[in-house]
Amino acid sequence: MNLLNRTTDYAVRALIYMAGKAPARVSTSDLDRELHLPRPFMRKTFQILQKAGYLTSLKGKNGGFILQASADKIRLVDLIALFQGPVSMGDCLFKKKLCECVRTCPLRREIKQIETMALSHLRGVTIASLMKG
Amino acid sequence: MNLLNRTTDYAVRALIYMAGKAPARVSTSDLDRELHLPRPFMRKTFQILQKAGYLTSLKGKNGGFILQASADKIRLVDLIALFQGPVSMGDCLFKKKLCECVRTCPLRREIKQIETMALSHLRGVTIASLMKG
DNA sequence: ATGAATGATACCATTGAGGTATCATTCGTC
DNA sequence: GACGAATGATACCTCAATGGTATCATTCAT
Ligand code: FES
Ligand code: FES
Repeated sequence: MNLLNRTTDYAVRALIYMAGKAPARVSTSDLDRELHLPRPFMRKTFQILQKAGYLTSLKGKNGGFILQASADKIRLVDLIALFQGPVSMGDCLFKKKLCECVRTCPLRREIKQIETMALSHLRGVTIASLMKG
Repeated sequence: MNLLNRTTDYAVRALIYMAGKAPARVSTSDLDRELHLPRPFMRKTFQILQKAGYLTSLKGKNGGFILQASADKIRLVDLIALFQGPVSMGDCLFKKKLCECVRTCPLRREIKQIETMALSHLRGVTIASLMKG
């Protein structure tokens, strides 16, 4: 049960790296060379980050990506949501079939509490805070 | 990102049901009839619970399972560990290859904190506490 | 004897994650 | 202008885990 999947993890590393170099442009080849993040995979990942507004892209030779958001505005929780869907650890597994008790179910209630704690902690984690750490 | 998978969820429901009926014997057919937990699946699940000591089994006609542990001793966190592996949300995804920094990595540190909070909360959740809830 | 139950195990199907490949397009450089 | 290096878009592939089923032997109450 991992909180981050590989894509999110890669993205975090790449963004930390880029924040350290900002506002330089960084290509996926650079990432492959410097961080050993596999280029084809990162191309896909970076397109998602670009569409989400974290990066701008430049095509052509010497192209690449430029970090658009400031490091303290890039929250880990948003990256997780982007690549893995919103953090929600207590979805009822009897989806709408047998059970309508999502609000009252004691099991869900406990899990919701954990989720809330996790979320409030997560919201404080940004690329900037990870660089300082 | 669900904290519980279906097997764990089924197991929790079944155990709550059994705790309510204890010390009656309950068969997987009963569970299918009463809770709509699919019998073949629960057979497998209950064998695991039995081997782990939560249940004893009786073969033959009118056979079934008897709850062995008391409801307040059955902790959710242990059921999760049993069916999904130990709760550990911050395993490094560069397993031993590129990175030796598990101890110092700021990302892992944050996640470890969340994990610790979640675990301490989870340890308080038992079948008994879920019944009261 | 029969039927209902578990023990043990093998099997199956679907899904998602991780990763690759392809083709078109853009753009700097020679 | 040709070439190479980069992204845009998208399709594809592979593998493992999850959820679920099936089978056969065994046990036991009736
Ligand atoms: S059973 Fe669906 S939320 Fe409790
Ligand atoms: S990169 Fe492995 S723990 Fe930080």
